[in-house]
Formats: sequence, C-alpha cells, structure tokens
Amino acid sequence: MSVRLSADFFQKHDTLTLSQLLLGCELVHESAAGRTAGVIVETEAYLWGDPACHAYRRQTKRNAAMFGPTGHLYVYLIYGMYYCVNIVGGPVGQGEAVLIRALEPTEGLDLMQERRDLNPKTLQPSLKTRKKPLAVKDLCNGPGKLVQAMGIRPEHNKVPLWESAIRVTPPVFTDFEMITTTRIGITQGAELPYRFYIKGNKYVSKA
DNA sequence: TTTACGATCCCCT
DNA sequence: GGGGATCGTAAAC
Repeated sequence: MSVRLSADFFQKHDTLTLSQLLLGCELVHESAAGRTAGVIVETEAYLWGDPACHAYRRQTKRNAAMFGPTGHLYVYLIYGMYYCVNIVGGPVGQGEAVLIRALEPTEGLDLMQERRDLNPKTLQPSLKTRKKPLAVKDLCNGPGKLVQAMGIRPEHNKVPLWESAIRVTPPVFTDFEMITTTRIGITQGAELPYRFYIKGNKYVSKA
C-alpha cells in the first residue's frame, strides 16, 4: 500500500491553499517502464473567475476535467507540442486547478533522461540528438519538462490521484521558506500573486 | 468553416 | 535575448 494524499485531503482545502500545501510533497508515477518521482517545488493556482484560467469563459471539451472532482489530474496540450499537468481543485462545477511547474527529481533519473530525449508528443526518438545528457537540474524545471520526464500522458487526464499509478505523498520537505509571486507565460491576470515556490531551491523553473 | 493563438522548450546569436 | 516549431481548440466570421 503506497503512501499518498487522500481524497479527503484534497476536499478540505481550497485551491489556493492546495497550491501552497503541495510544495514539498512528492509526485510519483509507477509506470511499466519503472518508477519516477520528484518533490514539487513550484506551483501556480488558476481560480474561478480568474481571466488566466482555462475555465474562465465556460466549460469546454478541453477544460472539462477542471470542473470535476478535486484531486483528479487535468492534462492538456500546449503550443501543439508539449503537455502540462494540473491537480484539479475547488468544488465540483467550478473550474480551478494547480499547475505543477517544477520538480526536484528523486527517483528514476535515468528513465527521466530517456523520456526527455523523445519527442514529447509522439514518443518517437527525436531527429536531432542532444550533444550532452541533460543536467539533473534541467530534467523537471518546467511544466512541459516534468510531464515528459514523469511519463505523464494525455490519457492521464481526469485520473484520480488516490487510485491511479500516479500519486502525491504527504510532505517530504517541511523546513523551507515559500516565495509568493506572479505567474509565468500569461497575459491576462498577470499581476495576481498565484505562483508559489520553495525559496532557494535550484530545481525551480525561474527564480 | 476559418483563423489566430497559447499556463513551452530549445537552439541560435 | 529572440524567434521558430507545431497543432488542437475555441472564438470569430
């Protein structure tokens, strides 16, 4: 029986709180190829009524997972090439989620490296090969990178964290300071302080 | 039906 | 520091 956060944990915290509580917890994927894991060191909240949120206008086919139960995953394609993963928050019917932006890798680093050398969408070998292996700090320091390194795929959209191959553990880092700042890569709602990361952690996408 | 664009990444200068 | 890759989605027409 693996250690993981329960449905109750997700239900009793609002999305903004979850974004902060998830820092220091470990994201784990037990796949056929092996286990990969990393500590969540950077998150962003996307809230109900927030113009940057994919659910801002209305429920659509793409964002449907955000309107479902908290603690499920929301996986979507970005820029036609990469995927990003969120943990759904908020009451059912309100589209809210926590974007996972960076992990400090802890298990399966070789597997992460292999996966990061593939085309993120097709999983075929990339046409151009890397000159050198990626540095450990570059394996999961961005939302597209960590999804690829962890082997998270579009078919993981809507899976619950409490009964799937993907789980989040209770905190493994507890002694840290948190930085609160503005979100990355958006135009609407750019001034809102909804980005959180572990101060001084070198696996954060952008300090 | 058409079109514009995005919660990114990587390589080049 | 800047631009290109690449395509599904949703808003506009």
